[in-house]
Amino acid sequence: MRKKSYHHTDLKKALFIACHKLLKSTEPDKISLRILAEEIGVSHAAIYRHFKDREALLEVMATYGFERLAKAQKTALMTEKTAELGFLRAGVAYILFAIRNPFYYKIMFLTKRSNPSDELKRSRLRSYSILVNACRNYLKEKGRNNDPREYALMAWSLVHGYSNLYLETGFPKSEATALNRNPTQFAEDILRNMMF
Amino acid sequence: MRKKSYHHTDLKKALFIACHKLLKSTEPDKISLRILAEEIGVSHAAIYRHFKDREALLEVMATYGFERLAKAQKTALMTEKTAELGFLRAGVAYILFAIRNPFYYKIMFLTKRSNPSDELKRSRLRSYSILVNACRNYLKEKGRNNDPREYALMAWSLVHGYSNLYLETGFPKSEATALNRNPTQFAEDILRNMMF
DNA sequence: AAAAAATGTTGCCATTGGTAACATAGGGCT
DNA sequence: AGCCCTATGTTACCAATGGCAACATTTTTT
Repeated sequence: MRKKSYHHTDLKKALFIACHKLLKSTEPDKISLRILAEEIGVSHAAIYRHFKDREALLEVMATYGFERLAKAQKTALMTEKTAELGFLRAGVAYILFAIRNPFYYKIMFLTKRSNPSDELKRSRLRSYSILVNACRNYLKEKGRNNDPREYALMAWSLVHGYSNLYLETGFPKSEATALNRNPTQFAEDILRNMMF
Repeated sequence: MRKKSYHHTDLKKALFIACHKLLKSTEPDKISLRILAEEIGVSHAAIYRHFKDREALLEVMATYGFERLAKAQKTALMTEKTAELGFLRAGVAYILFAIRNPFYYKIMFLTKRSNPSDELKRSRLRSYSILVNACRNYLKEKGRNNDPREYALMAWSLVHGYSNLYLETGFPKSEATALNRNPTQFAEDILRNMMF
């Protein structure tokens, strides 16, 4: 291979991409800056020119994760005809995202972010407000007068808890198979049940 | 202070207690074996005579956490007269446990246990079967014919998700205060709503 | 009492995140 | 063009950590 120029053209982006790849197979707290640097072919200290510290890099990844999640939910909401179905599909999309991107999901939620950046907070809020909106529409469609924020929190808790249990304990999966059901379908039924 | 004898009488227990104390104020992955050893006044390598590795110690703590949680839930279930109320109180007890013992809770759930010991798995299952039973009673009392296991998983997801969101994002708390509600009361209402 | 097993200790290692001091490239300015 | 400044990389170091091996000291067993 030809000699690398002293300056990487866009190390920040390269780091992002490398980390993105690594997150497909690596637990968040096993992500090592040094390995990342090595993979790119750069000294480990170079990273600190682009990210204040490890946490800063992970935060960027988390923010990106929230963007992807929000997109998936929006798609689900817009695809379905009724607010009810859309709401249901969005919940399923949430769970599917967690199951299909376990390490991203963990970075987004399960790693204590002592001082989350404003951007991360914003992207979380964005995700949440999508949900609140969906709830509002759904409740309106059904002619209910529950507080959409309370309802949203309930819905979020449900899908979030299901996802976590799935990732951390494997319980939902084993229960689903014990009951001869497909885990995703199982989750959908649970969601449907919740929609009182 | 007087000179310590070469042999600690019960280092295993001492480690457990020290870790227990530390878990009141320390994030699970900040728990350091060396600091623990120092606190007890023993060399760090001594630990490995009693626990295979760091993970083994944390697992013991997690198991203990599940025992405490199970006890709290049992108490809640037995205190109330109706199955419905008991079920509700048990859910609230779950959330309260998480809020009051955040680091224990994280050790129980949020730290990937690649190879959970049989004992840990058993204590998890015990906790779960308490819940399934409560659901069965509740559904029977109400004359419903939902599958208690599916219902239990839904209930668990809900309280687990709420707890996690509370610990990791602080959202439930801020939403509750935004709506002028007490977080615990808020959670209780959410649970009540779920009980379709 | 001697041998064996259990329990602690010291010393070492690799890995990791992070910092400081130095090196080099590139962009603007004159 | 040549010069300076800044951005970006590099090497060398540090402290903390989990873990292992070799050695030391008790305690238990025979």
